[in-house]
Amino acid sequence: MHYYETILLRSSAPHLTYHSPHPLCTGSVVSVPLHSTEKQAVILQEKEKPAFETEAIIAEAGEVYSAEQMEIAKFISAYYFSSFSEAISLFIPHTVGCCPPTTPSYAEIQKQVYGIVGAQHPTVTTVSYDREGIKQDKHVIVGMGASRPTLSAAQEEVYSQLLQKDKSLLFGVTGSGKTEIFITLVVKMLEEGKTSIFLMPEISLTPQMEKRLKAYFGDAVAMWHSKITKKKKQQILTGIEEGRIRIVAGARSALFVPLRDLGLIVVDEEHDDSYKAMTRPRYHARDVAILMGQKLGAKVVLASATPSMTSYHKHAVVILEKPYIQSKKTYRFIQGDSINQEILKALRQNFHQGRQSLLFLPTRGNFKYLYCEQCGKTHRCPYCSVGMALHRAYRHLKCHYCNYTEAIREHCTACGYAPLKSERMGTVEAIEQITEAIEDIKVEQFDKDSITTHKKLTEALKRFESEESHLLLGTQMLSKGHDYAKITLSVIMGLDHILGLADYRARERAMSLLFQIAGRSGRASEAEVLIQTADREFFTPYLEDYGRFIRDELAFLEAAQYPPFASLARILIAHKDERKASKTTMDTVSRLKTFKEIEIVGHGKAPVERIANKFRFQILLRAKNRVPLLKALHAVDCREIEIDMDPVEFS
DNA sequence: ATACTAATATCA
DNA sequence: GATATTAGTATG
Repeated sequence: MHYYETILLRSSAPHLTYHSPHPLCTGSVVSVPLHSTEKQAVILQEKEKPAFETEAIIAEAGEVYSAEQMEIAKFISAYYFSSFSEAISLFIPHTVGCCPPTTPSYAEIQKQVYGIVGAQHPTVTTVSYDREGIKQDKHVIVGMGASRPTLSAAQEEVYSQLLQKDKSLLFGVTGSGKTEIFITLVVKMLEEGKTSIFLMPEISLTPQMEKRLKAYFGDAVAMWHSKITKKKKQQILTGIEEGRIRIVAGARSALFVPLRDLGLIVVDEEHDDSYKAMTRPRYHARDVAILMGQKLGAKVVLASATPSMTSYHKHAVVILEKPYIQSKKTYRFIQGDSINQEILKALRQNFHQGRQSLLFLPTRGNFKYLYCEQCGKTHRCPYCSVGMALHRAYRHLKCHYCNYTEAIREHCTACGYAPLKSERMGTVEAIEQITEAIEDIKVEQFDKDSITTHKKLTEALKRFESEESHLLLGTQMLSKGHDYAKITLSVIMGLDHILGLADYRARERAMSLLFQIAGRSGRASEAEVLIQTADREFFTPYLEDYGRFIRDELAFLEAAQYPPFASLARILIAHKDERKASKTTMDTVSRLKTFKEIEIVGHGKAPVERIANKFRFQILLRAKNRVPLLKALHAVDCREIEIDMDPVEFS
């Protein structure tokens, strides 16, 4: 009889021991009895017969986690303070819903585990395609002796540098040709019989990258994200299993697909905060990619036109210089905080010249607070203590945190004054003002409220590309991924809002946003960028040189002792009973005070005091080194608190 | 996590 | 006093 220490899935119970008549390998998923129900567990290691009575393992579920996956999951659970169960569950099983319908025999599982050593070469696929891009490749053969994109001298140089290093940060402006370099690296991997993972921040929003990857790799590349159907997922998994799919591109979760012989992980737009998971395990996909590369012996390439301070500081930087045919951009600063005559004039002029424009707003949707002129109170969600957004199209007020909805109010709840004013500009209001002021202009609303599906996205982009619409007006979404060659005017509003955020990275956020949006425009010809800010002195020195901003900002971060020169952690405490939450906070603070190498930056009510009727408190911690910070946090970790390592959000 | 149990609050 | 809600504990 064999005895195994196991760890339960979907549970934070301690390690439990079960027995089995036949040998099982570490990492295999089994079902076990607990109380009167059946649970799934992962085999950790074989043990001597324990003193207590044990129950028998019921069956093997079929899935087996590799030693490396187990190690990575252990790291994630320890570093990001989640259960091992939550961490190992990040890894996508070979079969969708494999646990537990069919129970293959032990021999079959062994075959599954050990049969993966000798991978077959990729099938030779011929793909023809029409690219609207720069290169004119006609046919591409994937596999042995695959053809590559033609690289410029600068691209070649960067490529050979990336080849030499295990991990690096590729720093290149938008349009400098990073994608061709990625593709060349992937081709190289294919030649060596290795697979690649290509991460991007939001896959459903980047059909352009999908098109380019498909053009080169055809069916050997699969797009993986949370919105694909179960059936499609199974098809991809089968494709991976059979070795037909050798490249997986997608958001965070694509990092955990079961690709064998991984040779390369590309993290595109590595500065993007959406790589940080907002639910447990609160991991940062960029950092996990580095770890995974190390453990699996795969090359890691981080890339961005606006690299994060952290990556720039920590990794070898490879710079891809601007191409010669760089279009000219002129920057102009403007005053105010709303759509004023200057903005309208510029938009009108550009429209009348038959050109296209882009306008960025920092808030999403019809995101206006209702606010009282008499007492100054904003109308807040009764459960979350955040201002409720006015959604005029649906004639209601909505809380963006808990989705609580109520009818539009006319009188102030605090003092009864009417009518209430709306404070901030939203996309819908902006569009109204613009269409009123500029006759015949067609505006494309480009935010999470109007672009709800992939279809709506492609339709909006198509209308804009065919010049059916003239102005692309939206939020954050505008800054990600797409290029719009014909845009000759970009208006960036509300940068001061971002610059004024209570966040140590407010400057970085504002600056990278400005660069990202400016980078969308004027690929083809000259372009003007209008920047609405009261702080032109801050932006001016960096407009042509993000590298300079990084160097200055790193000096600032070092002086102020923020990451990457210190480690941060945030503890969140949420409870229905405010006194209880407050007590837990104070207890945790006093326990933390006994640790000398960590600093309690602050503690108290979270900026958003209530979410879903729970009172929220937080503690912000800082330490020069992460090890003592992790030690202290492990000492105080308990059910009542949630620990967020390397936080990117502070609300 | 969750089933189970003990303790405490809520209400007629 | 019965029932609902909450807190605590062990699980192999």
